[in-house]
Amino acid sequence: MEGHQEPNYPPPLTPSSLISLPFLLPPQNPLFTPSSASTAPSSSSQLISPPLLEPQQHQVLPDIDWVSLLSGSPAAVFDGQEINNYKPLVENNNVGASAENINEADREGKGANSKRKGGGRMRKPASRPRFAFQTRSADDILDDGYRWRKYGQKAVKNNLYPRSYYRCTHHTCNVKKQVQRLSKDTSIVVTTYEGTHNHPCEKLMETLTPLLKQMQFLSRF
DNA sequence: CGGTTTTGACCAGCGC
DNA sequence: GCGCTGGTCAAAACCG
Repeated sequence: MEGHQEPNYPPPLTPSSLISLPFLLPPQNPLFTPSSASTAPSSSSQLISPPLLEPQQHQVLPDIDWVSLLSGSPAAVFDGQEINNYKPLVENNNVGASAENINEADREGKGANSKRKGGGRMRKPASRPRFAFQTRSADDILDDGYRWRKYGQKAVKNNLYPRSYYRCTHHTCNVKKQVQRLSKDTSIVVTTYEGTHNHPCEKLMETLTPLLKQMQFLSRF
């Protein structure tokens, strides 16, 4: 039903806001720090495949802010390396097709256009913003600043590693993501985001709040 | 004790 | 119609 539309929360990170806050660019940007920081003393994540960077895609990815950041920031670096040679995994917001792109082995013998709507007890909405990207990382979970709760794990065909399913823990937020390590190249983790956050990025707000307070204080003089 | 993870079961879509 | 597969649920276990 198209009656409801997910409110685009005042973006926690927008290209413009980040460009105006260069200190938040990677690797300082908390959105890009490897997750499970407790176990990862040295940052080992390397973004190797952000999603499409074309203007049209921005329209259907209203809240994938750090991606927008990358597209909008010529100075974007990660782990001290420039990010280039972007190779999007998913170029649409078609729910069914993108999952197929992740597990290319899955395409074998099934037909490239095989679309699998989400099984389970709840039908998915018609179409939600969805995209995937690859990171080269020892950590399965890339800390994007939001809090996620794992709700499932599934072995997928022709892949040594299981696919993990996460949901944003914010009460009103229905964003999900899937994380899967490639069996072909075990150093690569494929993350698929689905949906739009309707709340600010907690981690970013944590970072920004004291800074903003300080700026407010200083602006009084 | 509250939040998160694990894991087996369940369900729906698709191909044959 | 049946079997396979992926996505989700939910109870139990786990953890800080």
